[in-house]
Amino acid sequence: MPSWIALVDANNFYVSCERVFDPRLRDKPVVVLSNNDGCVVARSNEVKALGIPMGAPVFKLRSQIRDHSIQVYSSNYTLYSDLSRRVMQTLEQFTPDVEVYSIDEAFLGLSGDVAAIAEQLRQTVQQWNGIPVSVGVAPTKTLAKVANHIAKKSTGVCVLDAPSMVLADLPVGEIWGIGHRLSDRLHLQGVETALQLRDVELSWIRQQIGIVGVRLVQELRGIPCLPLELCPAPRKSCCVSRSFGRPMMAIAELREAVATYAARAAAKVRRDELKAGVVTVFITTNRFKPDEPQYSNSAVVQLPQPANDTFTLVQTALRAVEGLYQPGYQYKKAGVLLMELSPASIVQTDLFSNVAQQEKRGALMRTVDSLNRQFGAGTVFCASEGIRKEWQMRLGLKSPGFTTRWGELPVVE
DNA sequence: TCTGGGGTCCTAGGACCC
DNA sequence: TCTGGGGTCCTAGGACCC
Repeated sequence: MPSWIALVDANNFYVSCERVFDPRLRDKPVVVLSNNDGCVVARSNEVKALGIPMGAPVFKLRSQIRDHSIQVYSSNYTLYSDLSRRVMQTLEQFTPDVEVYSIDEAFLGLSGDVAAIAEQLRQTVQQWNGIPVSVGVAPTKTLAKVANHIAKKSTGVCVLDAPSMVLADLPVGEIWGIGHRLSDRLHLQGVETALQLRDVELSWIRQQIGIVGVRLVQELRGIPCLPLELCPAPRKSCCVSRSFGRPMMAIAELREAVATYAARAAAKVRRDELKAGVVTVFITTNRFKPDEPQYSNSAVVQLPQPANDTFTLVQTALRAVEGLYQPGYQYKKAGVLLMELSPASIVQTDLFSNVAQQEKRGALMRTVDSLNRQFGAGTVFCASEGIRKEWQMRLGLKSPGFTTRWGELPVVE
């Protein structure tokens, strides 16, 4: 009967992943950049010590990168996802009650000698996967987050059973679920610490920030309101969007990008055994350049029947982008959203549907997916996605696909 | 500060119905 | 011209998370 919740959170996860396959990076300052090499999304402790904040735009850091020999990497999500999966499998050795919360975090239900178990978890993940993690244990998820915060700053493990002193030292804005807007509002009302928030009247918080606030306060009091989600609800939407490596003016390039994103989204929903009922496409200019003419627009298309095959979704998205396109603008970003997702197993037909053709197409998609899984993404694709993709985002500093591409396996000499 | 992509949940307000 | 109450559904926008 688990009565404790542990939050296992990897330390500097993306940086730690890079270090697994390049031990020379240990003890050196390392950052990993966002898509398009725009800003910093992961920092090693050495970089944090230099005072470089999360989200810092990389072009502003040129001199610091040079002066401190910071090692800079583009995001290698294929690598990070693969290592994440392995870490989660390790956690499942300890308990079946694992909620994978994000790529680098999981909530676990625990009971018994939780301090000992937490320490064992930490050591095992380090040993089996080479990833350092911190473990925070408490009666609720919100308090487990707080405990993890402390664990990260100390020995890597923290069990929090009487948290008053800790909460008194915690600024309200650092609580999980309080962003900068709510933080500002609470400050205006004189609530500055987590302890003060814990001890407010429920009716007051209900009126201030609604039901979400009530749950949060209860969680701080040790009363669980956010249960472990052991069977995650199927997702409701799927979005693939990217900024381009450079602005684009021509419809031809925009078509390639949108086709690429639609194909990628289609593969994602097929992997999750879902189909989409609605396709939304959006395009936009660079809103950070207010001097340039701005245009952004989106189109929503209801499909006659839910679909997940690349051809249907790419064709739909292409028709949509042709309707949206206005010449004369410098486009910077586009995206494809698949919505009204439903289980692929439910087959809906109407008078005009060609069941035999749908089945053939399903078989073709399974083959395409299996080839792309085996030989790497992009092995088989639609011609409309383009071949050279000169508009593609910059990822100039990406490490190899150490664990997912045969040609990029690490070589021990 | 202007920097990425991908999600979720909640609320308010409008349209519409009886 | 003003006057009631109650309900549902949908959408847009706000807020948060990693």
